[in-house]
Amino acid sequence: MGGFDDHVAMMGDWMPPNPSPRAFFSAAWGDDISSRSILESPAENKTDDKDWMRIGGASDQLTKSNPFADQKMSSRGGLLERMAARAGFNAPRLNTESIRPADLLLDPDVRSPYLTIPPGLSPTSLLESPVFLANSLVQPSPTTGKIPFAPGSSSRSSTLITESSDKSRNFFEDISSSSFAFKPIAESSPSLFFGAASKQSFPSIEVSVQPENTLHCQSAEPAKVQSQSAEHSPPPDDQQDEDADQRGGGDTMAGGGAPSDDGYNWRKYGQKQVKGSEYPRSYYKCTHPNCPVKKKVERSHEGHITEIIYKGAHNHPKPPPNRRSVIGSSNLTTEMQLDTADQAGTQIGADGDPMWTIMQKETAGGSHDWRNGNLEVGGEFNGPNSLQGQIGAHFESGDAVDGCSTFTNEEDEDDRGTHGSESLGYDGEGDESDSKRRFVMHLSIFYKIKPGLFSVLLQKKERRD
DNA sequence: AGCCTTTGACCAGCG
DNA sequence: TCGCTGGTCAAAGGC
Repeated sequence: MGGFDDHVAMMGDWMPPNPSPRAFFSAAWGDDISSRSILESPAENKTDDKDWMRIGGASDQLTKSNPFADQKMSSRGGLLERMAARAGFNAPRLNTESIRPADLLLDPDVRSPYLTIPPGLSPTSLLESPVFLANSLVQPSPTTGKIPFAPGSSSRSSTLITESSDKSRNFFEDISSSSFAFKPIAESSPSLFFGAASKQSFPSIEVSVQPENTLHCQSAEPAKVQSQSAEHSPPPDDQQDEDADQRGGGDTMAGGGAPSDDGYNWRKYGQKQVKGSEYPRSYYKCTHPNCPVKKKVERSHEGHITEIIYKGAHNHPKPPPNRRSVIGSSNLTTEMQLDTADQAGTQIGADGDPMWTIMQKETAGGSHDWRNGNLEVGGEFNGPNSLQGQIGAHFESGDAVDGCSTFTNEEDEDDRGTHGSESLGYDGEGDESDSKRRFVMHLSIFYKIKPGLFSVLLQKKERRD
């Protein structure tokens, strides 16, 4: 239960910054929306962390570029973490903040419940979701595990620059006319990885996108959450994550850094308050002998992980799962992170060039700073390695489309890894109508928009095309 | 006993 | 050269 409630609460926090559906649609339909794509934002990526790859949103970046960042910053943590912790993936946050037009802010209507977009949910993700995308897209992704990163993959630069893929489109205009108030968004913070990934062969960047909804769902389905749900009562979400984190149980692994997080064992070797970051940063090393992988984790005071950055690649297989099973939900997280780490590191590891991968970042307040959010639209699918593909994969696993249940079940996927090769429901191209229906459903679910409305919009769109 | 966390100190890079 | 900052080391303590 708490999950849902939290979710709501969270929503409230970051509501303002809701991701723009427009972007979402744009991506989906590829309309030509003149407006700049959400992704457009220049590379802010301060991710210049040379060797490190960031996966999570970095609050800083967003923050800096985004006027609304402040708000979020104040409230970061929470949801994303939970998600990450439970699901094992991070939900990239939409940059909508930057995107969100003044209108939205001003216009109360915009906040209509129907328009709310779940935090952490990236429309792109949805789009990328296996359900919508051909499996082919997802499959090749390293994330999916089908394609190992090429060791040599260049990417040394950890910086992910976001390039918008120019997918902006106008679908929303239509929508706007209909009933939505979505408007073009001005800027979008660059998506760290996605852009970069797409442009560069960013091997390890892996972002798992998961809609909060999923989380909610999990809450809804205690059975799957198992121990976690059982464990906590209070703020189930937080608590559990935190607990887990603390001892490494949580997938939040970041924090706990313990073993189960991503499947690897980590030892914390330092913690420091980083300037510019409101939360302390913890440094972890993979405990496996000779394994160069490190990770930096920022977590809120509550223990929520706001960001995880992996560096290097594991040169060894995952240790046998221990708590993971117990932890249950964390599996996903684990997987994801794992994959992330692996992949990210993998490349690195090969040449010894460390790369940091930003795994996730979340705003405690509920505002999720997924700089990644940009991901949402990342643009086109760039290939197997593309983040999107990865995302899709993750999303897949976490895909809430059909219901939360999907997500929870993910536990089983542990072994399969983050991969998302299996498509949740996408039947293939042939089933266009079907896919559309699903799409609508997705939208309605994630965006909480009435399905009927989406259908109408969709039809309208089609006619136009 | 082993492993991990905590935490202050140290070191290196940068302006 | 100095100060700042991020990253790492290593001793102490806990589980």
